[in-house]
Amino acid sequence: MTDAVPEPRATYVQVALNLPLRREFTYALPAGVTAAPGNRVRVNFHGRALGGVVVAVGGDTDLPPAKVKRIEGVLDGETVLPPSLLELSRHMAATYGCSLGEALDATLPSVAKRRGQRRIPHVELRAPHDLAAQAVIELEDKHQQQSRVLRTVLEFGGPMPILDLRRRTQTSDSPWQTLVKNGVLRKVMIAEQLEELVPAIEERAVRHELNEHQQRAVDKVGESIAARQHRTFLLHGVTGSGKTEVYLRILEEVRAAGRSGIVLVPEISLTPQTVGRFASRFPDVAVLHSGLTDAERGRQWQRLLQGKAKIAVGARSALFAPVQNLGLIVVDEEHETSFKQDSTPRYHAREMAIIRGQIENAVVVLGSATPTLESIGKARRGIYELLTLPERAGAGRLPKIVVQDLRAEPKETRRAGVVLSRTLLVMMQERLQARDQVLLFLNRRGYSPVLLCPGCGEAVKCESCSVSMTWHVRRGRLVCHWCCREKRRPEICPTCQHAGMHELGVGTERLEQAVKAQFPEAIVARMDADTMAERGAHERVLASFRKKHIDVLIGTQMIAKGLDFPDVTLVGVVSADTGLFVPDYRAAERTFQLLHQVAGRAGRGEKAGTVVIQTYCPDNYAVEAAAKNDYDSFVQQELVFRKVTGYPPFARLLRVLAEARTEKEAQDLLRAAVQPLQGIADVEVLGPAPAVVAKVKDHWRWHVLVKCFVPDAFTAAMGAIGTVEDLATRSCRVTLDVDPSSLM
DNA sequence: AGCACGCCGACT
DNA sequence: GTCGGCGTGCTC
Repeated sequence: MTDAVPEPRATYVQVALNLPLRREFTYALPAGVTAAPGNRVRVNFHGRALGGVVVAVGGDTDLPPAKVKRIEGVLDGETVLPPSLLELSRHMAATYGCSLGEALDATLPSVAKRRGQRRIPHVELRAPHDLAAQAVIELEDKHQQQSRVLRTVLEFGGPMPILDLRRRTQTSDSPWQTLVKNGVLRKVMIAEQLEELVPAIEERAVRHELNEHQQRAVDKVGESIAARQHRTFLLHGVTGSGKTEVYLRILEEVRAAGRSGIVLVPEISLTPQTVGRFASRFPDVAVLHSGLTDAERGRQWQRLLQGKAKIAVGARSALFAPVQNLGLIVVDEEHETSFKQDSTPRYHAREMAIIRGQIENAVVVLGSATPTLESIGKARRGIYELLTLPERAGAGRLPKIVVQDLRAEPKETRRAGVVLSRTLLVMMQERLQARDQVLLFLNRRGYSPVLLCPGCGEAVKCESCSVSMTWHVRRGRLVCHWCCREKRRPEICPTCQHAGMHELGVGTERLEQAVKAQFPEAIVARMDADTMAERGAHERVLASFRKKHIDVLIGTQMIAKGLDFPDVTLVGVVSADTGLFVPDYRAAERTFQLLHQVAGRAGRGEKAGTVVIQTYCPDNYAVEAAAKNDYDSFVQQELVFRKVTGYPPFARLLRVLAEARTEKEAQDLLRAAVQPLQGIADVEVLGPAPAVVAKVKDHWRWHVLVKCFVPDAFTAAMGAIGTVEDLATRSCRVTLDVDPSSLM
């Protein structure tokens, strides 16, 4: 029992709120209520109820007492943020120029943000299908918007989220509402579909014998773990070299020492199979991913916090798993861009993993077959320790790679637009006859990326964005890949009235058509964002490919990574050049990575594999190095280019993007935003210039690229530019992106 | 980010 | 008269 004490003076706490305001707010703790840093609290802010996080307790305030509001409630102490994660959030806010509240929001699970399962409004067909199809035609001239909406719902073929519908048709709520009123559509609330990630235990990861390189890597990392010292390792292992087995062995050591680990994998790799590999070897794995319900995420968080689970596996945000006694963080495929968040806070999980490792004395292992230039640069400077796995583990051999120079194709096939070279056609024929499987990769969806007028040379562009629209045959529409806006294909040129528009370039749809025409007896399937819209389609196609019900699989990025099919003996890269000329300093790096990944899909089993790379640039160093499987030579050349041009790893980049309804507004605002950067040592400001895609959704975009050549310059630049977002107005937005992953 | 306040143009 | 567009300022 405590003695009664006189009315104590109010205790003040500093609360961080998830708002773009880079300061914390002072609240008073009601008598008898205690709170510690890391506690979640409910507060009233400017008349609104908000959730916040206590970041400091005690101290005084200069504010007039009347202004200071009281904390409305301390949320159950169950989700207290460990101090190390609070510190990590502070680093995030400082590095990426967001508020502490925004950083904390990324760090904490959303337990307190929403209650229960989210229900999403959808519309579905109410009238019979053929009646609705008829209505599309009837509404065409009098009610164009309704016709478009109805057509889109029909094509979607099931309940369609209203948000998607509006975005795709560029309409307001009224067209679908009228259709509901007239009994054509019906509004339904559907609970958010949540993906189950029940680990596939049948995919039990056998404990492979280690080869000498693997063993050396395990030993090296093990030493650092035993020493309880932070250290970052870069594990460079060719595709199929057994990186996962190395992770598993290191995790065994970590667990044996009573410590815990976090494994980060790219978004697309987070499959039951991947999870199963870890879950089958360790009994105490928690899986964290965006598809979990709030309740489930809270439960996983709880298990980790209480030490009931010791290993967290997940995508980007799993980095913030509240594990106790952290010993190891693995970032698998560290070059993957999905580790960079593309909304505020725009953090990179790899960088934050290293910071967390430093804070908690944990070892960080970055793994990749094609490490980024940033990482290899750090390894060369001794900041990371490089470990290499130069050989494929087990049965797989490296495939034979053939570079097919498309310039050598005969004139007549070239005029028709080369899709498949004679070399590739012959090899496909051969493989299909042998009942092997073929993978064709083309990183561009739709039929043709450009619809061009042969009369005036104008391409059909999106009215809201400054990009040309892609022709989609199956949808029968032109689609803008930036804003999803669709429109009918013009019969005659909108500019010069010339008849007969020309389809320029090749996408997966056109490739599929060409393959079917060439091999009418083969079963061909296509995997891209368009064919995979339906839930479960992905797994279905891959399952039937595995069962060999499909002979040729055509696809975009989607099929470039991770697929492991023993009967794929031929991989065709239809165009190695698609990414080569994009205005990004990483164009060559991305091309090399992609070619290397795709090539890795061939010859996974007993049979030898062949890869055909079609290109107009066989002499390009990225293509050449990928063909020779020579990462080192690529890096050698790329580093020279980066050095000369002053790009990473020789500078740290900062991008400031202004978006406004007029070009001048964006320009003026940007100029004001970067003004404070003038005269900072070792900082170079490029621009202002129009962004590569100068207009998106009717907003003009201008940007500036800031190169910081030394760490101090970066700190100074961030300090000077820290408040750019404050310049934003209703019609104008400014965003700051540190280490941008896209310069478009 | 929201939300209130307040200022101007074009409708019943 | 007032409805409603959106610029400005404030939030413990």
